[in-house]
Amino acid sequence: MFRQKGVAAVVAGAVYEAREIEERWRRAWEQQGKHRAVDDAARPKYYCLDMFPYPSGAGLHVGHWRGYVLSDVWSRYKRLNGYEVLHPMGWDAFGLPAENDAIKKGIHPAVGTARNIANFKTQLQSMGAMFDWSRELNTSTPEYYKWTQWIFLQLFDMGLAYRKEMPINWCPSCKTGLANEEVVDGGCERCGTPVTKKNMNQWMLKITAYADRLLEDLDKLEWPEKVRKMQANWIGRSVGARIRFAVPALGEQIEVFTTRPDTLYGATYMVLAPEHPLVSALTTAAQRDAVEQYTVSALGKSVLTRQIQDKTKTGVFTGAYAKNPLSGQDIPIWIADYVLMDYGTGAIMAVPAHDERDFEFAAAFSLPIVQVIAPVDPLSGNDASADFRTPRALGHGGGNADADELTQAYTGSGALINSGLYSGMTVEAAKRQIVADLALSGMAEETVTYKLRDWVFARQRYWGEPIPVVHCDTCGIVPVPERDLPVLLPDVERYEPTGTGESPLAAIASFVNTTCPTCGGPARRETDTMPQWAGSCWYFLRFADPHNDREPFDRDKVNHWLPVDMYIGGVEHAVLHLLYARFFTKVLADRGVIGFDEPFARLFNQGMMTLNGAKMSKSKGNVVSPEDLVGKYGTDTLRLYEMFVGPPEVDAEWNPRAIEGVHRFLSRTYRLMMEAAPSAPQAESEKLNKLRHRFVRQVTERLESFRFNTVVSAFMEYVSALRDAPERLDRATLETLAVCIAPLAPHLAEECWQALGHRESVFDSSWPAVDERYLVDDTVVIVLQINGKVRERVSIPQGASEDDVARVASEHAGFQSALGGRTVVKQVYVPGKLFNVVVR
RNA sequence: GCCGAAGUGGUGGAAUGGCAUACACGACAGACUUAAAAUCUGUUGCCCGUAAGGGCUUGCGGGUUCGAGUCCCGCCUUCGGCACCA
Repeated sequence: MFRQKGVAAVVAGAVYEAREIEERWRRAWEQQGKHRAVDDAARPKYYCLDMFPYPSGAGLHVGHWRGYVLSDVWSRYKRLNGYEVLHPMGWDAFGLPAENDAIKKGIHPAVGTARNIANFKTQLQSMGAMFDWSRELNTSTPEYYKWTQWIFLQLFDMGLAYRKEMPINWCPSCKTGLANEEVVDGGCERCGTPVTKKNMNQWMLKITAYADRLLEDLDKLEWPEKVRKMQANWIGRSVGARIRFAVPALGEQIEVFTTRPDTLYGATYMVLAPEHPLVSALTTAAQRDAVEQYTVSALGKSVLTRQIQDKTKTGVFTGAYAKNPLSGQDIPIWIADYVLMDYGTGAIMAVPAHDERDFEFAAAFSLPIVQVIAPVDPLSGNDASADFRTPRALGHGGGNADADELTQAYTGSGALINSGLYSGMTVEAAKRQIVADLALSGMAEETVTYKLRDWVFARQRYWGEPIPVVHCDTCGIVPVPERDLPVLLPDVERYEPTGTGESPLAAIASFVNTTCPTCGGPARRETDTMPQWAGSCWYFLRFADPHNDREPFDRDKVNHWLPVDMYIGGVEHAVLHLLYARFFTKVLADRGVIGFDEPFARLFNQGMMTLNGAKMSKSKGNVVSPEDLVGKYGTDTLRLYEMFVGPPEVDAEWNPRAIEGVHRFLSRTYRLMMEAAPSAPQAESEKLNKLRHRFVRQVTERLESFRFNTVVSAFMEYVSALRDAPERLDRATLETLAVCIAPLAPHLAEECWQALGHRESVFDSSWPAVDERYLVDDTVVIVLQINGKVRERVSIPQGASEDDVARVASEHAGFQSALGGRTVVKQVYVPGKLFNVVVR
């Protein structure tokens, strides 16, 4: 099948031998180092990055290709537009799947990972992308993770890495702690196993210290609105107040967080999370059994049942009372698992009249409900609260509106009632005033709370970066000095997770036992490793200077290439990798290591590829592998199909037959080119110039706006038009076609470029400019409408006036008969488009 | 429950408020062929009609406009995210 065929030998009826063409050009590009990004090039830089893959054993399928094709088309387009493009690739190689796979198959994760990487690399190379392989990196190599550990030490030194004993998310199947972000629907992000809570002393990163900046700086980013919203929601900034309630009987105070201090008069009871530290002290003897029983059962529930599945309200009275700081009333203190220990202060003031959850709870336990906000119709100023009450008056209140029973919590705005001095104030004014008044006696202050929690940064697993600290009985926690990095992950026989809360490294005496860098005494190494996300938090920086062994990267190089101009990947990382990477970048910026504080200026999320409506995955058995398709049609066909399948940001169903159409198009293009190139005249024709400049404008616009599916149809239409053109195709026409198709089908484009007599690469040419002169026509076809309905089409001179057009219409027999002599009420003329007559 | 996205032919989809259904797949018909494949040409939204022609059509119902797939209001459906966050 492999026929050596020189370009010059190609004659009419040429067969498009994609495989042969593609292999030849791939070799040529590699030999010429065509894709190497030059650090000090004169051209402006452009950094186009893919979310680097985790090299799984399953290999890549056509869904993975989609994003990589997209970024490659964009990179090549940018290159043709005069940029020095950095388009690197590497491997996110630490992580659980490799380790689990290793345990199952008895192959060391380093070995399995190396094998997978080799496979991935072959696959990616077959794509013909302009990856700069000289910058390839692997997060699991000591050369790389040395600097991941170095960054950890910076965090530690800045007080952003700390150890804490607290209940964290625990996956019983993966036998490791998890970050909040890794819990999806109450299950482990990796394996879906319901997550439990486990009290552990481990490493945390203080990402909450950056909550405000992570939120505010979202505005600086050219990211999909959806992802910015997801991050904003995840950070969950909430402005409110801390208010302290006295418990006079015990001389204690309970602090709550609320966003509704205006409803304080309506706080008729309090609720503490079952884990709240004051629970035991508050509980009276009579209630102790019930409280303890409830606490045990609440803590025994999985996250899934407690927070997601079962929202019926349960709780127990502690027997204690607190004093409402405004009304002075004694209000009962309950515990209930609808209050979460790790948000706010773990305690709330319950205002059943104006909070849905409190309302439900009060209804379930017959607690008093006092309405303190009356809805006000913003237009009339009238009390509209009747809408929120039952129409019937209830026994105890008679006709008195204030005593009518609420059927649901009223959470809207309005004016205060039943609130002493504050009655009559608006919600907004009362929020400020009440906090300000309580602040005078130190009972409250304004505050901000976040949903975002600090990042649980330790994993009790083997295959990750060892956390570079030692524990010394004398000196406490001591960071490993920079000169001793990397702390090597020991090569061991057994790496099964222990499940005890300790990593397998704890069992390796030679690793654990060390000396304290400070006092020289005996010490123990930290045995937890970093989570999988650690390496990906800064790899985009390392690509700027990937082989530096003296520092994580050269400062000038990183400041030259970064921020990433275009970052392409799946939306599944919206609040994981993308949030973590932003956090690391800000920390390093604060540390003075880099000169920018956002890593990714622009983000694009490609849609996933589905087969039979489901996301492709090997476990579901619905993957389409690129190898067969590349073998049958060639890489350029598959690349083009990945573009043509639909809008790039939308999920697309794989259609095995539609790829034929794309291949037919490339074959036609190839034949057209090979037949026309040898004898293409220099002289240009007006008609072909018009076609050409219109085409370039269209393709450029569509590329710029990321409408790649319509870019492909523009090519199809253009090539059809060229095939139908009676005149011989001139050089400019053919060269433009070759250059424009180069980002999409680079191999075919090189082949055509050569056939046109060029010795240098098509990528050393430049994207064609549009000459506006060719975009205007002497005559234009406009439609004649009656009441907005198209009746006739007429050709008129460019720039004709409304009167001209009206005359043409009045002389048009067909149009006049359609008009049928009806009275013309109005006429509308849109130059170059239409003439609409409104009749009665 | 809250937030967001999307509903257009048999299918994937196209369309700065201005000719709805580009481009492609599929289907049908034809050319070439002994035949098939490949290639090429034509037809192809729905309904009525032999035809000429006419009517209808962008999830549903209203509205704004000379004109709405596109803008506004109210629904329905599907998908994604968050979810007892005080």
